[in-house]
Amino acid sequence: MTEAAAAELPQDDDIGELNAIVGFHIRLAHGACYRHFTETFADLELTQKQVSVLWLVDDHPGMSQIDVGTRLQMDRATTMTIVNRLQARGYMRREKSATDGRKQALFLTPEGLTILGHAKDAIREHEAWLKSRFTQKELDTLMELLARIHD
Amino acid sequence: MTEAAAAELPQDDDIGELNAIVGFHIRLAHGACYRHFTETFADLELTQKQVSVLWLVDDHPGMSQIDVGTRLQMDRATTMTIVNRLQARGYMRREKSATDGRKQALFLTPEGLTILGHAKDAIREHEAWLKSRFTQKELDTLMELLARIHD
DNA sequence: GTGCAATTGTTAGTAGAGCATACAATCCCA
DNA sequence: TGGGATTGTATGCTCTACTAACAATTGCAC
Repeated sequence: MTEAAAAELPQDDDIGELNAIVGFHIRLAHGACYRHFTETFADLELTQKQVSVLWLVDDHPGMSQIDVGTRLQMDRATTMTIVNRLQARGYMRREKSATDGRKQALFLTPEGLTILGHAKDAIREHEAWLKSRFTQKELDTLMELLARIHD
Repeated sequence: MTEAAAAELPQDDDIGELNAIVGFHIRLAHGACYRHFTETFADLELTQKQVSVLWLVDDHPGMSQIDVGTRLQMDRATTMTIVNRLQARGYMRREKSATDGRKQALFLTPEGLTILGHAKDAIREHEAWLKSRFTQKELDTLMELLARIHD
């Protein structure tokens, strides 16, 4: 079969050598996850990052922006824009840290707590979609392997 | 320890319940990959998507944009912007398909072939960084599990 | 064969995420 | 006490992704 003929008879999943690239599979998996997440959260109008920040600040009231960024692997500027957005929507407030004047202590507002509750429901749904294709043992393996990449 | 005290004594990797969320680990792993990729490709000024498209079109000369998008899981509009960029930089050309007037056949220019060669070198470096933390068996497992998410 | 629906490419607009840079306030340590 | 480091902030840029609308083309139903 000539190359031209091959181009005329495509198989949707034929990505050739790219299939052997680990990073490529990580990117595709992330994309699939991202799309499903966005659908699941369409009503709440929250992104993955926004939920992560709400969740983390709820777990650690009063934490600083730099802390949030470090734990979620974002730089200061990116963290800023996310906190700004959450604050503008009334889900979060900043308060000058009592112990370190450079820091802003972050807290959820009551509205933030409410939306986080809804978000956790949606997360459960999203995670169920993701987990449905794995056994618990496979999930443990997957998370352990992924952790080696981002740690 | 009070919550306030906890906030004052943060452990960088303490992300609480978030740690149990599969999607969260996928996102962090993707982010780590993305950052290393960007560093590795700083000289070439190519993104993951751009390299994927170059690679795919080199494998399948004359393929259509919709095909590229389908295989890389991008919509038409996103594919457009990436092809536009690659074409503007002289790495790719469009040609009206002989068999379907709606389609554009995509081809690499000689410059595109050259840069793809450099890109593949950089990919090898990037993949080596990624693979260094796994055995071959673990890599096979990881790719198989990731494929279940994006297929 | 003709007409209508689907496909493909294109354009324009919006939004989020990420990064670099610069600056001010604050903190910490020598 | 002074200088370097840390933290937050502001600005601007790029890339990715999505929607909606439109035109050209194709292919199927009739």
